Amino acid sequence: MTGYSISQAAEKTGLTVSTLRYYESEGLLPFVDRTSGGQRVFKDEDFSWLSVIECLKSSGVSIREIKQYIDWCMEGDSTLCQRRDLFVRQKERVEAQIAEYQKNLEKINYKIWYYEQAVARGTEGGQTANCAAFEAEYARLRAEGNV
Amino acid sequence: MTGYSISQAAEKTGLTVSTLRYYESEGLLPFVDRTSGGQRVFKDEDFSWLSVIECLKSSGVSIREIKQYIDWCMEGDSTLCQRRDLFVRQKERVEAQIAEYQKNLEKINYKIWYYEQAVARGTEGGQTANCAAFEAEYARLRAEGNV
DNA sequence: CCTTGACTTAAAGTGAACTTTAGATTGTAT
DNA sequence: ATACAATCTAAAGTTCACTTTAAGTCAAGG
Repeated sequence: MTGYSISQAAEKTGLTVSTLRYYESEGLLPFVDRTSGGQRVFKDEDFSWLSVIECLKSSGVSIREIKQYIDWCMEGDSTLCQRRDLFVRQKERVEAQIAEYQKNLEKINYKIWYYEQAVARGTEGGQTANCAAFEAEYARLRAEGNV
Repeated sequence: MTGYSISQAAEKTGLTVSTLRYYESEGLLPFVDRTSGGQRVFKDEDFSWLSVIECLKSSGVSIREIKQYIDWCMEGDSTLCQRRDLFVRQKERVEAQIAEYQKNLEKINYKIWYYEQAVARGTEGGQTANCAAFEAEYARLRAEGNV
């Protein structure tokens, strides 16, 4: 049950001191205590809140939506469904994101292959001219497991 | 070899007219032609450029970096290595992003499970109090394939 | 020729997520 | 007690990726 200053909290979370203050100003950290003099004191349990915030943030949830979630948490048991639904929706969003990234990865792999050919030949020489044919060749090679 | 007006190009790409103009102003579309009167004319091949731009953008590359890539393309064969390296780096970044998203997904799945329990019981009742023990139970259930 | 709708540029505005600044206060070490 | 680092708040500034506005130009139909 130790207390942490804002700079210690920053170090523990990898956020900056001003980011923590900003999050608090946006209502994301209503649970953080203060000393009699007004300085923030972070408790051990606060870091699990920060970990959830970090998870949501790094999976693309806006500050506003995270605040909504925190507000629901503070409201108590009447918001359990909303909170569950939030995570269900977020699961879908993250899965869609992963799918999109995986599609991008395929295009990127094609480009790497394309540029490796070109670097080996020292020139793009006409490759760009009939890109469709080139992509078809790449697809064929992939299908055959040659790349 | 048809020509497309900016609004037709917008429709084909799903971007807005002003986004296309913005991209051009940032140097992303140096290949787009103009009529004698100064209006943009998009060619069929321009859309494969736009498709690469879209791929890079949606995998998190900044406009500035995309411009760098386009500049390299315009420079010719002397930049083949840089372009290959860009895609190799980008592959790593996207793979890291996917890995992070997958980790987030695990946390989100835990939260869904957590809130389903709570909704069923109608209360969080002490769940938050000993979160560690609860997470351990979740881990055990997962290991046993029960969730 | 003239109207009308789509196009043009340059510049200002927007929203998100911080970051920086300025000036005041707090806590601690000597 | 005093110095000094760390903290505080409020407000302004920054960056990114657009979007909107204003004022003007182009192109096709009647």
